[in-house]
Amino acid sequence: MSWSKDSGRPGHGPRGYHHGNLKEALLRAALELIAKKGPAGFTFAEAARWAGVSPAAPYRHFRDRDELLSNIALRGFQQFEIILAKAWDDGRPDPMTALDRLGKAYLAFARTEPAYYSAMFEAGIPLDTNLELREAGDRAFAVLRTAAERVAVTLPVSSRPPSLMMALHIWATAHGIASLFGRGDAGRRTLPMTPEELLEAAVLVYLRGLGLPDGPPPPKP
Amino acid sequence: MSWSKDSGRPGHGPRGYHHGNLKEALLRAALELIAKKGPAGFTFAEAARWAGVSPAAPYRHFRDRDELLSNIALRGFQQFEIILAKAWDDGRPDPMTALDRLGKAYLAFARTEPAYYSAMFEAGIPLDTNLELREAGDRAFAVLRTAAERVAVTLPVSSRPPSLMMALHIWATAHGIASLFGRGDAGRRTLPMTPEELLEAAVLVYLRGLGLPDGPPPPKP
DNA sequence: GGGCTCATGTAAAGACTATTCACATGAGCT
DNA sequence: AGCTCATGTGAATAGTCTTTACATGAGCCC
Repeated sequence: MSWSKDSGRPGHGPRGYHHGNLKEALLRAALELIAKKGPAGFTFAEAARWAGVSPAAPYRHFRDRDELLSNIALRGFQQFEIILAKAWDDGRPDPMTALDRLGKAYLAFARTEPAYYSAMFEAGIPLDTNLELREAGDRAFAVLRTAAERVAVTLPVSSRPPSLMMALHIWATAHGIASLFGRGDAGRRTLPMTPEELLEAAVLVYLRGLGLPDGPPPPKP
Repeated sequence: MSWSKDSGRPGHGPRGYHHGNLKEALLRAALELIAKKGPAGFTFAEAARWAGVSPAAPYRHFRDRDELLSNIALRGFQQFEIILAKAWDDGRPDPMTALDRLGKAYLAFARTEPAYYSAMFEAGIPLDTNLELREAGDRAFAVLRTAAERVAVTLPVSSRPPSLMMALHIWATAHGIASLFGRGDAGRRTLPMTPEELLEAAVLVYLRGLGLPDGPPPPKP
């Protein structure tokens, strides 16, 4: 018998006794399942089935179901940091424009990667038992923190709050909007406006409260 | 044999063949289990065991596990409405003071009733298949909406936004703070301040952004 | 090439949960 | 007293989680 592993490119399907890339396959399977049925409606066995292996195989790569979830959350935070940093783009062309982009990127991530987002924030993974995860989360938050600092220096000293607090306020608002209204399909509530508009308005009002000279950079038509 | 149901007051434990109040007992059991292990770590069978009945008994009262969760979320929204309305107290003695109380009540509910809160917002119950649940949620939100309206009329007309938007902003911020930092024990992130302080500061800055004449009612020392 | 070793996968088994169905019980009404 | 029906039981099916002993073959060393 000689169907060792050369039966065409193993583009997607498993081949032979050894899968070759089971860990990745399981993570991808879990992502699809979570996106479809929420973090609770994903089973270890189903991921194994999807990858074409026995129900026991995943235990060679993850101690248990929770460790797989942690892995997903970890990757989620890493990707989150990347897309947030890209959106912030070091504050170009100006901090306000970049901050607006940042907020939109936040909501876009929650919408287009609901599986990552819920693993990161709604799966109830204990942060204190997983240093790596906490650090990845902190790095993602650091992007927001940096943005807040850069925006803060454009504000009048008199009413300027600690930038950490600004960052927390913006984070909480973005997260609140994302989790209450962010994911279109499911049984979520509907709004008289898009989540993006809601967040942008909130941030503008908030910054005005901190003394931001009125009006966003005039829209170029 | 004659231990029908008279063995003392059935204060807490089940008695005889018929439990007498199984539905309530199951709901209470579920609340404790959810509070302890999150909405996912609650099983129908364990609730039945806690109530001292067979695993099949709960099906006489709830179609399935999800219907029990929906029931909990429904009661959660009802209690939520009550405590929010009580905190708002029709805007006495003045809307700003009452709004501050409202925010604190919001966070207090999330902290002291984590089981209700997570059933309401994190259990992924589809709102569109459960009209009663949606309406209960809407009624709770209506308290916030009313508060926003009352605060809005104290603001200068020029910068006054739709009160619905104000209510949504405040709701999102409160929810964001509650779900990111609100539940003390577990593996949540820690803060350089209390969630209450964080929310109060956010709302004050936000309202100043809407033209609120500076300074909260002077603190009486 | 031949053979060894170890990571990776399988099969089978025990324990638990969800859910259903036929049957038992007894509370409340007549 | 006798009926009836809501409420609870037991047993059975199906699916999941997890462990354990065993199988396979990829990579390496000679």
